Amino acid sequence: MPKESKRRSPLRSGQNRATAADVARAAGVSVSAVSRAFTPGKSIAQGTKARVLRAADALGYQPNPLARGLITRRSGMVAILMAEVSNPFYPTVLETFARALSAQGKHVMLFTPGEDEPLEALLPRAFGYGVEGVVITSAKLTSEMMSVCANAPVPVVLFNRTVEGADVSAVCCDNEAGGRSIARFLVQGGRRRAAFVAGLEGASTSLYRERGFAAGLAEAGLPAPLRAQGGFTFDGGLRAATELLALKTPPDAIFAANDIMALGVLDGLRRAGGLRVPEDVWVVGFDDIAASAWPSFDLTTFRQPINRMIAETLRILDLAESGAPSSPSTVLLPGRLIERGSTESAVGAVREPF
Amino acid sequence: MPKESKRRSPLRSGQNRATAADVARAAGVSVSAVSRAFTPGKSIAQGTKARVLRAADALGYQPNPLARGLITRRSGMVAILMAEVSNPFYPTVLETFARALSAQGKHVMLFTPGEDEPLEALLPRAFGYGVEGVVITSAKLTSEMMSVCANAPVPVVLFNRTVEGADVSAVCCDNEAGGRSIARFLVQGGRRRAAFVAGLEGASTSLYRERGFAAGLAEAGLPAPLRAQGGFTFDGGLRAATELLALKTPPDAIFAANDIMALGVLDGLRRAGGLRVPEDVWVVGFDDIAASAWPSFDLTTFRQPINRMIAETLRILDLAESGAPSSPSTVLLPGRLIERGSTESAVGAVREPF
DNA sequence: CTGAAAGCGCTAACAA
DNA sequence: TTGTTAGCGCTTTCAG
Repeated sequence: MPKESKRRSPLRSGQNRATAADVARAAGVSVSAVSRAFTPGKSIAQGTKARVLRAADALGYQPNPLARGLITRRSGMVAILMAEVSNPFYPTVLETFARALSAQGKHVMLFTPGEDEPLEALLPRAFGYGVEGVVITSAKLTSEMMSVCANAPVPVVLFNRTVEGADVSAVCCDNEAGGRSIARFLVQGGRRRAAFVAGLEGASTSLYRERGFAAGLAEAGLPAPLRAQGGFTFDGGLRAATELLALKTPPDAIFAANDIMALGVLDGLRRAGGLRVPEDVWVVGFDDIAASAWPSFDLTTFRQPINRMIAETLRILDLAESGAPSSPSTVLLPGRLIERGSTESAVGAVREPF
Repeated sequence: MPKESKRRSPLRSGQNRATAADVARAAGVSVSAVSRAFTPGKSIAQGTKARVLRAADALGYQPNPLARGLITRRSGMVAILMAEVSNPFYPTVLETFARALSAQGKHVMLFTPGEDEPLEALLPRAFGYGVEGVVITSAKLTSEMMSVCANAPVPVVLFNRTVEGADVSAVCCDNEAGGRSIARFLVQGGRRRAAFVAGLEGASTSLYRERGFAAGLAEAGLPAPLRAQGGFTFDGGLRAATELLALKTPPDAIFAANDIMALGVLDGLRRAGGLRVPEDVWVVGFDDIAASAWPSFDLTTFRQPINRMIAETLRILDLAESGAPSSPSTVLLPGRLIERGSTESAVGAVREPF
């Protein structure tokens, strides 16, 4: 008679999950066989596998990811570092990531930096959890951060930002091209005096969008845009609009580095009165968040290809998994201008009245 | 001479983290001493602890949460099940949770149900990760779900929703009281013909807000509110407004079960023209999301006490940690009406013009 | 293809 | 207060 296990009974559903040993016993095989049955690509006979899987199913067994992760150093989680939750663009990104990863049986571990907590302190924590990859969407990127990323034990991807010369992969909308195409659009619409509302200084997104925008204007022989500071927030956009209106000669077009600021600009203009949108001033944003399509705003904007960006990010994360650690790559994806009522079509087409 | 460790060198920073054994060796103590030094409330001499901590610091040692979790069944993570990311209320909640937990050295594991993935399938997965608690913010709650929750191995808290008779803790704004106080506010303002825009049928939030609202109207001798369906989305609110306007006698006040729908209602009214806000129709929402304060909307709404709600949730989660598994409790927190331009003050006070 | 045994890094009895 | 001894549940050599 086998010696009685002094463990709890194996089927107190919920309370105590079945273990590999339980399944092995039930299927009449060894625990290694159970392990193999649950690891794709391991050599195991069809019959054995089937038997194990059936027993596992009966017991409601699922491999414990913690125990597995302890050995394989892959816990089935991907870390996402996200700070700017107030910008609606990011929750959407987060959700899309979560769903996509869920489909691969993986999970999102969310890291939000505290008030004055240095971002780079979060990474080691994430590594400690055996995350299989890290996605960083935070705007503030220090050089310490980059060096931590550079020799991380798992792939790290900067999402929606780039860092020149850093040894880290990045996936980004082509911000410079976006800025340039917005400039062209404005020029084509006869705008002569453009303004740019910047986000946070030092954020690559704001920087490149501005660079492309200025370049596009210059190509058309126009001067550099007027400039205001918006800090990537609605209120910042509101204030920026006020500032720009206070100018002796206000702009006839305003491009804000992201949508949330552009909405603030619209509200600022509206509140101030005087200038009408789009008759007197055009307003353009960047991102295409949900609120931009709301009738009250009807904001022309440059849509980021979120889905493709996320797909690319996952590809980079997976890649390292299935091969040698490839060298860091930067992927630039094209976005596209979405024309709405905050600008007039260059051909003077009739728009749906509001 | 001690036998040579055949492990990798203990200080290949980043690549191979130091283990408790490394620290023990460096500090000249046993691994258990190291463990004790890192577990609050364990009996260990001051001097030993200090020595361990110093050695740990020098090696950059942090206990591996996976290994620890394997034994203690507490991996330092809290699962959050969240579906409605399109409602800006939830990202805010998520961020606040993440920060609060981070301050306790814990982390958020995010679970977002896929398209037609049953929510109850996510819970066992979360348990498998040794999460120390589960917060559920999803609107759709099946009874299977509730039974899984009821005998979960860790505390489960329903956030911003309740389920009658279920054996699960819940933290919620007092929705019924909120609905009632909105009704009173409208009545006091001379509104006679109110409408309610419902969210998803079956969602407790919508249900209780409506119940309180109807009760409040009844107390004032007014009939039950007109009713439209908004599905908790902006577009739903937009459509609801259109429907209500098409009535022979349109309402003179509209209460939408959440802000995002209320904003849709405002835009719907604006687009349709005819009725002015607040002169002809008052509009009130529920939540107080950021966009409600934007000048374009300036929505009167009922503010949920997010911070207190989260604090309460954490308290319930912690409670179970430090004691016997207490019986499930439901916490109802009071919210408060935020008056803005989409309604007129009952006393006819002058408002900031828009 | 399969099982036995070793051990991932840590905590939890148990003695000392 | 300490160290020793078992394991948590799993994957992984290594023989067979």
